[in-house]
Amino acid sequence: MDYAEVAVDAPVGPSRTFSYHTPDGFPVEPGQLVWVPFGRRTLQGIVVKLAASPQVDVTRDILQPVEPSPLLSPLALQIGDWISRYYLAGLFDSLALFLPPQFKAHVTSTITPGDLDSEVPESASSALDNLREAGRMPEADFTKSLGRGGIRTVNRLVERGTIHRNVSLPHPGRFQYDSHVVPLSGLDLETLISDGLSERQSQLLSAVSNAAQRMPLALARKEFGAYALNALVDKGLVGLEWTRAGPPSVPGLASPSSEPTLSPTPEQRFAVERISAALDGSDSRHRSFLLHGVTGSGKTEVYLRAIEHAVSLGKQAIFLVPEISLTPQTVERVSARFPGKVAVLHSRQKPGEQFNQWWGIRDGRCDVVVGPRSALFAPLPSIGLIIIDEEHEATFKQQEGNPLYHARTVALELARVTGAVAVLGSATPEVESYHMAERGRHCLLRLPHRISLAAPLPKGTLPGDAPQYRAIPLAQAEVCDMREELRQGNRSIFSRALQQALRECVTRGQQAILFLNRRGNSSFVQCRDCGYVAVCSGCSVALTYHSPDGPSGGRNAGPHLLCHQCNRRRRMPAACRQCRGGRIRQLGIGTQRVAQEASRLLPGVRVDRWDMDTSRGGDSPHEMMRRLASGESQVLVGTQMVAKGFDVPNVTLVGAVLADVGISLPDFRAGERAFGLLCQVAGRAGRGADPGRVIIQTYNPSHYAIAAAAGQDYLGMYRQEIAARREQGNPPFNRLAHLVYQDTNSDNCRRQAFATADLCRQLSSARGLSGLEVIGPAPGIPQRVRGRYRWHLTLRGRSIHRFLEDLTLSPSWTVDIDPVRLV
DNA sequence: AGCACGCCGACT
DNA sequence: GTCGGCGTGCTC
Repeated sequence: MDYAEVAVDAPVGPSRTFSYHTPDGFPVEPGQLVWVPFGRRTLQGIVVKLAASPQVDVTRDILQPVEPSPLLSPLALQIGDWISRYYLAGLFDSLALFLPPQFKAHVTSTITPGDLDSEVPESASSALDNLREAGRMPEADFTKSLGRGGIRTVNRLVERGTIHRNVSLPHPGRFQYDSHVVPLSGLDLETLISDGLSERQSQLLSAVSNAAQRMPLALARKEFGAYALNALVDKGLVGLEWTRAGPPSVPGLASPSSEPTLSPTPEQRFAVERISAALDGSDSRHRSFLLHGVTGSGKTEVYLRAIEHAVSLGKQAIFLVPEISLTPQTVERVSARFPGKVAVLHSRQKPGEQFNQWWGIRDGRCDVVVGPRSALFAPLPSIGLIIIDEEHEATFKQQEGNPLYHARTVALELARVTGAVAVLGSATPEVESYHMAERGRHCLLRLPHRISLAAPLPKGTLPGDAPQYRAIPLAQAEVCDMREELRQGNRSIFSRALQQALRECVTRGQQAILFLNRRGNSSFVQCRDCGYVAVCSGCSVALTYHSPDGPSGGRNAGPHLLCHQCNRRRRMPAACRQCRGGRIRQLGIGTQRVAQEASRLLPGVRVDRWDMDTSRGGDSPHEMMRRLASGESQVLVGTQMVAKGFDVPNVTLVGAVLADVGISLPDFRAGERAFGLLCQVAGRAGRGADPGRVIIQTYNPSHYAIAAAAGQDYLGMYRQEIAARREQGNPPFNRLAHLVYQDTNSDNCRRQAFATADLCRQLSSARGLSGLEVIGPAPGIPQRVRGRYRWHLTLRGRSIHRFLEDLTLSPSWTVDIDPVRLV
């Protein structure tokens, strides 16, 4: 086995590896991260397997390991390869998902002067003068100072010996250590102390020798000074010991549960029993479950008990949440239930902490890993259970970068390969998931009742009975036809019903949430005379009006227009750009406008606003939630973030100000998504003792998604949706691949899109794949993002993969398998 | 990514 | 006639 197949960090096709010779100096093992020469460069690679013979005649040697021990397990290698093939992504990128944080790196090099007096191109003379002065500079800086085409010049100068390149292979992802001072055994203290040690040295030595526990290095330095310490170390009287730092416990969460242990409802008990039976192998019919439970039906309790069972079998669990910051309660409950055994993966953690967590997980110190989709790649020794909470959330799909994977899809493959059990949970499962459950691919578990501790006791309950969950009704939802309001002369953004409900709500001292899926003040700005609409110059989306009273108003006072795609901002124009007229007006509504109108309607009432604009700079979600819970503020206006993140018991009124937003996007999932969002917001109402009220305002009251959301009728929506999917041939009845071409040149972009579409059609008919449809090409929405035009193309059929296997596309194309967004 | 190879327009 | 544009393909 003198050769290794290596996945190299270069943009090559799916599953492709390169053969390298294994040098004698160090052992090479599968799963190892190594440095390899590749063309003229040195790149990272992952050893996939060892082989007796190479793929080609001439091979080069692996240079050195990045980390001697293999970082990827055989399981990681297997799943990574599967991801590479399924998502048509590079093997290195797919495997790199499993690497510990901060391990991916590129070579760094510095430039030092060589024979500077040799003949050099004029263009390089000033850069060389700088180098002569500095003596040494990073290659990146040197290249930059040469201007365009600098890399070429640098290489030529290196070849001629004018300058030298000093390559260093960085060792990333440093271990974090706890360091201690320890006595070296077998020494006679008495004699040593008298033997020419300074007073401080003697004190330190006896302190170290007599301490009950090992003395932290920092403490020794602080108490006795670095000088005394070093002296003792030099004399060999004490040693320094490093141990790899353990995973830090999550601050404030490691305390034992204060939550009362409640007896589960019959539905919960049934769900737990079924999952447990699958876990311990007594029921092998199902390895995956879909837990369909309305908001507040106690899904988390089912997850927790299932995890307990997995842990009792010596296995670990992965608990995927859509986003840590939006699910603090869930994270808290898991941490409280398994104190000290939970690793919470968080993108805002410091690299060192992430790294320690990774090692803690790998060392088997964790029973549960909670995190976003990346938690799937945590190096647990024995995965028994994978939970995907809010499985319908689009955040589980990687939307940019490589590979464009869906965490749910990968989780199911991971479960299949390891024999683990997967539990998908949602109040509004994705239509595809529910369909799989109907077809028997998942076992469907239902939690149809909303439960609460705060609800009135059922009749016949004796005081002193164990606390029990009790069913409470779902909030009543009313649909309000805004066309009718207009006909009746109400031009306000609030219907009369919502106005009245808001007044009553605040008078009773209760809280209300107003939801609108659009930021800013109005959707766009238009000239009343010529119809001109202000559009972002870099993207082709309408700019959104933001008035200066927002929290970010300080620096950039004055009304302005903001691009919600690229975030570029510009002053609100006084006159129309096209006709120079002054009748330029805001149209449509956004959260900012809703907040203003609400304040006007309810004088003296504190109205908070929470969306991407306010959450960035201003108050934290915690603060907003605290204010709402304490009654300090009574109305909260927000985008979909309020639908997901907020759980405040005293909210009794929820208004969806305009449910139509987003419902008519050219995406077949728009209706389903609107339904899910409306159900979620509606679920914010009446979580406590008081019954909630939900008002849905719309210009489109007969739309199935809105009607179904009003009745919280998931099955009604599902039946409509699945019928439409079957008719149109959309998933789950076919698979999709979304192809996007991006180019700064609009003509070329368009041409390429049409040429590729033609190619696909020819290829499809030539190969007799009658079931493969080529949809498009069409301009993307928005058509231009950050100065790059976008055209897209959708492939639909049953054997997308077989078709794509022999379709070679230029690198300007991105291929998205199972896309969640089609615009 | 970066480089070599290769095939068409404006210059000595 | 050649210098150089960047399209295409390869790197073990």
